Amino acid sequence: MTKGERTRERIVARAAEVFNRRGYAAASMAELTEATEIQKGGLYRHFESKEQLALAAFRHAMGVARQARFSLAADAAQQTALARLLEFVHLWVRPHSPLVPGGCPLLNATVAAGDGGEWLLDAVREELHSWTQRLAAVVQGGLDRREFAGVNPLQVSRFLIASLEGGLVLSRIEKSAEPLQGVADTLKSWLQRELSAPA
Amino acid sequence: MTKGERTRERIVARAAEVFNRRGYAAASMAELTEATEIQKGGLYRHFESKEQLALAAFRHAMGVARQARFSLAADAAQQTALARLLEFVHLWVRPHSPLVPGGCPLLNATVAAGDGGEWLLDAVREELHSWTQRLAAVVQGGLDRREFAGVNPLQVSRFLIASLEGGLVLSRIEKSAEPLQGVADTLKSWLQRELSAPA
DNA sequence: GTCAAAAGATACCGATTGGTATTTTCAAGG
DNA sequence: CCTTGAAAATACCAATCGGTATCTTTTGAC
Repeated sequence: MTKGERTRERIVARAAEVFNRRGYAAASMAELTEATEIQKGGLYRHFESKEQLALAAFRHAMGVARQARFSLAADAAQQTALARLLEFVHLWVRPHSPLVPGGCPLLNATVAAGDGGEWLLDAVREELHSWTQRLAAVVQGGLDRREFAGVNPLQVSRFLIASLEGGLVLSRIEKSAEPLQGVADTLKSWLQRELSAPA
Repeated sequence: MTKGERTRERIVARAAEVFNRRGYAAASMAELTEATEIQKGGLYRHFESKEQLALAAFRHAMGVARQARFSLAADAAQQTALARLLEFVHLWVRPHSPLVPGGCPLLNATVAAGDGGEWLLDAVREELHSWTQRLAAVVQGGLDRREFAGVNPLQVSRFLIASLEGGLVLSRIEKSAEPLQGVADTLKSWLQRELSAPA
């Protein structure tokens, strides 16, 4: 791995935090040069525009989040779908999740993309699809193994992600882990009731 | 009502849309002068800073959202808590909600406040408390009237808001009403199971 | 109608923005 | 060791940023 590639990765990692904390619109080149310890000339050697850098940074931040929240699946095949979904919820709220500082990049990028940034929203959509399909596959597995019945995998996946993402919003507003924790608890008992009795 | 007060309200209403669509950090004075049809000098006569204008605009946008989502309570006293909460969910997803364009201002402002804007996050927290307490009062009313038992009003309120807010995020990403609709449907059946049988 | 104050437009400010051109430094293959 | 292209820093650009000072227009009480 050449020197340039190494510094490129360092730039992305440091920039990811800046973008995620300051916002994908508000982050300035000055902040990025400071955080990355690379002057503007150097940054523009690796990325042809601020947008491209933001995109790489977003993908990096999402990669970190993905690793933190989908790190299950080790002994996946042996667990029930319910157990795996409960673990997913658990991973989401665990306090020491090694996320990129600044909150969930999916949320941040979605709002930041709000008006102009169609390029960003497309990337967000890709990541969201990846998440929902992973969860939906777990639910579908439970259906196939007759662990439960009568549920829509896509709808369950969306409900989990929406609720947890909303819980993050509430906790960010309250500056407290409590709202997210409450949402997670409610979700867990909902899952247990929804995905237990075979219809 | 004097001329100045009238134009001030017009400024706030127009600015609310700009801030909500472009983001509370990315919105520029140039965009604001264009949208409000008031030059910079005029704007700074009514608001001492861009922050103050943003704050007034946020409160306006939240007022619109509040009116759209809490417009129930007309014959409130005669309905069960369950019916009122179901109507709340229904109002949230109704397609022609007269919201300020750009999505839920609670969400937008929360993310925009992300790093620097503590002033904004404080205002967001106030509004969130207003929402949760309204819902919690409905749940508490149901408890008092023995319509159900064994639920935590605050937790139910937070769960509703978190899930719906998350549903908005998903629908914004997908550019489709479907995810939010699915979340709302799931929430409704959850409410019916959770708030029916007296324990 | 008069006139003072309010309302608003114009012009301008230094600072900062994203981006580029140029120069210097460094790394690595021969 | 040398040399050459990559890597990075420096210097610079026009445009735009939020904000202010000043000038012009309008409003409303008398």
